[in-house]
Amino acid sequence: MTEKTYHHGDLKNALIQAGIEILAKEGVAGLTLRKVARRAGVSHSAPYAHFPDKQSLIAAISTEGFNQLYTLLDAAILANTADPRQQLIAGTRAYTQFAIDHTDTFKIMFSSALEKEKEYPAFVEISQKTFERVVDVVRACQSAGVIRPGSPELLAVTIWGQVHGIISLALEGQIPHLVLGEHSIQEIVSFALGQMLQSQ
Amino acid sequence: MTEKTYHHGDLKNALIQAGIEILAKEGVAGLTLRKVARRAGVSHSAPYAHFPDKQSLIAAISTEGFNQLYTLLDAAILANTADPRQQLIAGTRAYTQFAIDHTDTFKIMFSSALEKEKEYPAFVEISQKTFERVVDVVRACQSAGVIRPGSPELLAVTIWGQVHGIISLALEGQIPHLVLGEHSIQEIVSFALGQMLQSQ
DNA sequence: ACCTGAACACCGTTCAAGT
DNA sequence: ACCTGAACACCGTTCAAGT
Repeated sequence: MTEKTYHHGDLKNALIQAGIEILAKEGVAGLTLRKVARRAGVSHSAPYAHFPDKQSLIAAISTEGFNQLYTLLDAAILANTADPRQQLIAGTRAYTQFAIDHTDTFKIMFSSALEKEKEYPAFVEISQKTFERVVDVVRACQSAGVIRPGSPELLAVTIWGQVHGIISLALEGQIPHLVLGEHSIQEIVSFALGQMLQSQ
Repeated sequence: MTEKTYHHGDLKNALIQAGIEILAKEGVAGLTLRKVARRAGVSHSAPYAHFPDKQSLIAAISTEGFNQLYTLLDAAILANTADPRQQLIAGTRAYTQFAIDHTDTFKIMFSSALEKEKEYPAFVEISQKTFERVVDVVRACQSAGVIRPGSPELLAVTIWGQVHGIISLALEGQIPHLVLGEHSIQEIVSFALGQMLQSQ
């Protein structure tokens, strides 16, 4: 069967993977179209056969990152179907761990590096799907009396925002040593989440 | 008296101002050392007499942004000395409004654009000073029974993180239309803050 | 001390050309 | 359809030179 045309059967995905690897090793500032092409073993103009511009590659990398995040989140939620409160706690832990393990992918997913995310349907879709998953858990928590009544979407934004904000501040080195010296990021996030849940 | 040597008496500050203006007009992606120099009316290598590299200019711009933010925050707090709860609400509103009014300055202050913030003492100082101001208000709220007892630093991280996270998600277009269609950012932040305060 | 202009390595993007 | 290589405009940074 057709082994490979030039270098890959699927250069598009090879480029996305190369991008994620560069992100992990050299950070956001090191992510260059030409480097990505080099790492994938093609000329610097080859990527343009698959992505109209650098923004599009970043969108594809972010989308892949969101897919991984969704998978982890979903697994954490499914592992705790008996207890909505535990679903929220485990989901939050998974989200936080993803940010710690894939710092620069996380940063690029939520950084202004991607300027017009609305132009990338796959990105919008998985990001909405992820949010919906959070809303589901919030609803379950409300039914169980763990979260107060009210718009589950608004409450989800509130909870997601808090978790996301603490992680962001931590990744940017904005959390004072006084606090980070005594608590891990996971502990701080967990403490914050605890505050939002009904105490009984 | 010495009017000006070449172009300015103070090219350093002129460059910082030019940077902030470019940020406001062209966004983070448009911020280029060469553009900053052009706007300040000097050659593209002139900035190197005042900043060792682009990172340093970004640090200076971020520091200036933090100074402005601190001023607004401080004013909001001082305008409500009688009521700690109102201090927190007004401070949060000022923080949020700064992010809305100076989106790209805000982004660069907290984005990974500044990679080694610890290397810039002025930046670290004003950022710590800002955090301390929040801690002060949290303490006052605790004394007034508006915030539960516990480490004021940890609680400050929690509150700041939530406000910061909601703003960040909003600026990145990550808050679903379903929610943003019904509430302004100020309303969402205000709702979230209300959740964190004791209801009496 | 402060600024200029040429130079270098690197980048994103385009395009004619090859298979 | 997929890829290459030359070309262009732009960038960050360096450095010898000017005042």
